[in-house]
Amino acid sequence: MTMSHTGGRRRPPTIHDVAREAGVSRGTVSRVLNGGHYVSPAAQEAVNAAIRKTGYVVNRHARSLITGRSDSVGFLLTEPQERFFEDPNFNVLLRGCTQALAAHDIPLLLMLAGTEDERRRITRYITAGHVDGVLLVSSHSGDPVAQELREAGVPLVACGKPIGLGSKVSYVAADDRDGARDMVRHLLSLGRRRIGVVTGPLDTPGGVERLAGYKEVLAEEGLPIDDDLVVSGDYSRASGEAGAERLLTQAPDIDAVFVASDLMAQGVLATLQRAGRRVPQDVAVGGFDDSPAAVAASPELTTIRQPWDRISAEMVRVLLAQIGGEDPAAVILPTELVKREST
Amino acid sequence: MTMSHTGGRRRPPTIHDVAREAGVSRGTVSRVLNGGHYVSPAAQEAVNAAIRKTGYVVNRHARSLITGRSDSVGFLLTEPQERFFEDPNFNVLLRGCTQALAAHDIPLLLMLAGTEDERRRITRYITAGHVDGVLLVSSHSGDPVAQELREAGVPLVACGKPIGLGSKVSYVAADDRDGARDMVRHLLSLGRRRIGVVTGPLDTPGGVERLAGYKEVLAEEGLPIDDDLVVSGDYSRASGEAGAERLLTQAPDIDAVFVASDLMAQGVLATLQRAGRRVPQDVAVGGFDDSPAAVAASPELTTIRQPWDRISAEMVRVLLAQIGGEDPAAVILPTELVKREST
DNA sequence: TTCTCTACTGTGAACGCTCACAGAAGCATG
DNA sequence: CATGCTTCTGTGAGCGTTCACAGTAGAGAA
Repeated sequence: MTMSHTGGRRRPPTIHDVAREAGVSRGTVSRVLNGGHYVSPAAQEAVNAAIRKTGYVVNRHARSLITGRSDSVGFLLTEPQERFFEDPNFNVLLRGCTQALAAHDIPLLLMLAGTEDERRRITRYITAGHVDGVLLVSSHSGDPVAQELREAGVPLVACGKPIGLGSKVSYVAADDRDGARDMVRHLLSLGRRRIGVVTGPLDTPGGVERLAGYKEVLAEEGLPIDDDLVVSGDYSRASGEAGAERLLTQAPDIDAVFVASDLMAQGVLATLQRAGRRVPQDVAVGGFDDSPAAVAASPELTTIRQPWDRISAEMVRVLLAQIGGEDPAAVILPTELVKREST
Repeated sequence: MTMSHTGGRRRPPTIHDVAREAGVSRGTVSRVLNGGHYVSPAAQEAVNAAIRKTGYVVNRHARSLITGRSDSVGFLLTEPQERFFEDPNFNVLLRGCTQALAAHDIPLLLMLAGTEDERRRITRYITAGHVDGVLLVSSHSGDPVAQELREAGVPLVACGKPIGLGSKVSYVAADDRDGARDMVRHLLSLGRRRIGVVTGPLDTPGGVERLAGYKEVLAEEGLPIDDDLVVSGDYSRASGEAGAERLLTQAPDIDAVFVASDLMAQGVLATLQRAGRRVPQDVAVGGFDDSPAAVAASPELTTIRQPWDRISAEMVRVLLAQIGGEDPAAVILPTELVKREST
């Protein structure tokens, strides 16, 4: 392994150097670099050898300049970041996307658009073509950035179904409703009949769908849907605590709670324990997400696993397809019940 | 606000378009773009107006091609990612760096080098000049990537003092030793005398320094340093549980534990509670990091705050300085004791 | 033979920018 | 009037790549 550029920063080899070394022209080297069609086996081999010998790496700037592509994608957060960064799911998603993209040799640019100023700057950056597409993580409706990007024709894939955008935007989401149904059925199967629910924010599809699943199952079982059993939260731990308190006063006889996120469920557990209710003996608690928070809780949470690894993989797949010219697509992935100590 | 490129994807305006619109030459526009030296006020104004009117955004690829800079930096994780992604500190650091860079209009590329393969690919990518510098997050010693990057002359700033690399590499770190000293002194001030410690991994500077602080204070107070009081962990929650179990068998009379990370402290709390010890009445527990895990724990953790916002800001500052040609530098930032329920 | 088709190769001409340089204009100095 | 200096401006070249096009050579068909 002889490296020609030992120490210091030498001018890196260009496609010319490779061509000279291999005894072919730039064109041929370029063809090898881009799939190797219309290249003779001999030339192919010579070029590859020359690349190894010179330590050549393509200059992406030069390539991007002429192709118009940037061969990079943005990972865009348009909300106050605390929300996401304290959410363990977010981590998993970010990692999954980075890895899925790495497999295609595409770097991920992390973009935070918390303030109005940042939003403007980033919108400019993106619409200027500095990324080929955007993975959008934003749950709330009426996101102006998403709207603008869509109108500018930037390939876009959202995580979770975006509300308020036309149907022409791709998204990948877990089957929230079905997951909620599984959890509520699970609680029923344990003999629980007074099942409270702490919903997510109801201006997000996840919040709405999980509540809908809860109501559906109760209705199917012929159980009444008591308004006192329904309180809403915002996915944060604090709102879980507050929600549980409201539940305990409105419906002190509850024997189970379905909580629309693990983080909120942590809060629910804390409140229940403070109130002297044992989990799961007195009150069973079911979470949602199967985030690291689920095993960090005590007792460990029974929860609904969102297939984050598949979600990120699909987001990348759909985005790349769209960059490649395909039409937008929606992908819904199944969830899974994970039983632990809290039920 | 009239946008010339409404809908669809039109060819974006170039520096030529701006020059024509402003009635000047490319050179003048370029000068305005790069600080505006040697440009008359009249030309300055005309160019700015033309930029606004055309909606011009500089093509970074073209610029990078000639300048050799990429105007982007990498955020590199060289360890098995689970470790970091489950660590709430990591989030804060990543966000801080992204924002600090955004202020300079520099995008952050997230790079995960978990496997050997990825390591190779990413090293190539970086040494090919696709980023101007690297923010390195890797605690363990003997990291081959860091070594290679250093040798290739890539500007580099580590988070936490890297072991094993020459002293010529920049880093930014919290004052681990001093933080540990604060915590142990705090526990002593509460009247505790049998203070156990769960250390971090001892091949990391943080692990070593925090233990050193613990020992120093005990020595200063004339207290014996009992080997039974010292167990080591790896910063994970599970290792906190295991560590607490060992402590309870080796030294059942402990009345306090200093735990080198909040995540481990969560595990310690769980084990103590299972063993019937009340926190803080029977055993006081002090964590380290002041991560979100600290308030997620019950009781909420007394801990040592690492100034992550300042750490990220300093990392970016030092990296940019180094990219600008300055010499490497080390920055140590003070920590702060945060009192909560567990002591 | 001659023509066509396929597989392969080399060569300018971009892509949009910055940089070095040349030059102009204004003003003071010799 | 020449000379120098400073401030400002325009121009050509070139960064490293891909793309379109023009070839070449060999095989098969007419």
